[in-house]
Amino acid sequence: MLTAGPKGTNDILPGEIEKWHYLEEVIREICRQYGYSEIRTPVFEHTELFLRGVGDTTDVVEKEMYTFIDKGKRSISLRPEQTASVVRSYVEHKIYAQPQPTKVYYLGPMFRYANVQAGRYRQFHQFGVEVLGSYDPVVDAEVITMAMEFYHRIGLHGMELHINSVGCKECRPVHRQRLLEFLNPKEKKLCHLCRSRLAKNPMRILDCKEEQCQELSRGAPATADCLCEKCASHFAMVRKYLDDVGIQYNVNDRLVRGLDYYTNTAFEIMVSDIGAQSSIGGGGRYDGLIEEVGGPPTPGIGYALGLERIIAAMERQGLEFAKDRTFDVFVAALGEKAREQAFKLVLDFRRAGLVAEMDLMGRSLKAQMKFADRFNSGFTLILGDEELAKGVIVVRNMAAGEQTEIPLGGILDYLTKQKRRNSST
RNA sequence: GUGGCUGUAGUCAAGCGGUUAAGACACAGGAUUGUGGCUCCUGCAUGCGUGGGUUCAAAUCCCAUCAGCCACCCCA
Repeated sequence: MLTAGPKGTNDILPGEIEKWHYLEEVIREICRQYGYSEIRTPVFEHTELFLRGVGDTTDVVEKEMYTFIDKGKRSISLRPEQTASVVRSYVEHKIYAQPQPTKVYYLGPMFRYANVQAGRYRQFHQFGVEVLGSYDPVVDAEVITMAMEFYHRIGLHGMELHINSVGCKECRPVHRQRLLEFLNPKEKKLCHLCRSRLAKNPMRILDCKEEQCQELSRGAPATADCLCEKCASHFAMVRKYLDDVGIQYNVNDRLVRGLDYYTNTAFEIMVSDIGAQSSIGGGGRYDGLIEEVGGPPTPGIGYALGLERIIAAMERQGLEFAKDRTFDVFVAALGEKAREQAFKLVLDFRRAGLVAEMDLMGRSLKAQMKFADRFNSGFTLILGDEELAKGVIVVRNMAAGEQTEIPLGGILDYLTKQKRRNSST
């Protein structure tokens, strides 16, 4: 249909875009302070990157990718997330040869072919950060802290931070083995999905929402109990750092992130009031990913949040983030001569840094006044034949309902002074 | 991929087989000559998501399709 965008996409219109600008400002500011530089990567990549980088058994890759064959017969996919792209770029440009760690952030659209519901779209936007090149648990703590700090800055409340450690490639198989020993005897009672998970990725069973499966997996060996010494102390340090700065968290040994590449620290932030999709961000460490994509063995950790969900949560919590459109000055002109003068005046005002507007609809004076009022114009200037003849202009202070005449030549000076006075009080 | 609900102007909607498709808000114009916010008046869907079908007659019934909302799976 010609007059409807594709399913799961959204136009961000005037009135709405201001919210995005606000969030983007907060994001850029916090990233500057934390020492993250922006990275921009293409919105599409070779499909293979996501197969390797996200994992070919994940839902995201298995059933949600926008994949197509381009005219050069290459398989291309729109990015379902950006970590894989960042890692690819890191390897491609040999950024590991520079002083480490590499700290980058990104902000942009992602694409997943999933059915639409509250807080889920086919094109959605993520802000994310990645730190590449350091194993140090202080980095894990920094990333988590930064995420929480961001939520606080925009005024969000009621977040829950869940953290877990899923171990490294040494201790993961140990956990897997213990888990299989625990679950295999119960196989017949698991839901059919979990039965297939048993072979592919038994850890996911812990994450199953089926009551029956939850019941069955109660008492299952937790990842935290199977961690090797190194991973255990890493996780302990991450928690210690978080404790030190007073960040509250839940150690949730059922938290298993959906993407295959996570190792050690995994975390997720939820907020209850945006419908069934309560996750407003998540991330974790991925110490094997860079190697997987063809780089040198390099650790990494990242985090991403969904802007649509952030906005939904903010709206639900009644938070303010957008100022309404207002004019410093509106020029109401009557007659062609006055309009020509108004056109010049508005240019002068704008050059002086004022938000200035004039009538663009050929409206009556009354209607122009009404329009100026609608947009909370600070001053409305009235210019007609009488004023032109006298070389003056009427300046009306809209809030006070008072007006005076000012010589035309002095009007810019008058307005800039008024503006300065207002902003200093 | 699966299931439920919905689809009438910019927005919220009434209408539930039969003359010109309520109402409210918004928007636009006006209430004596050049002045906003309140009030009052006027205007604003040849059209009821789209395409078929049933019928003398459909926004109203049926089918398909598209979209929205919600939920499952999964995730942001």
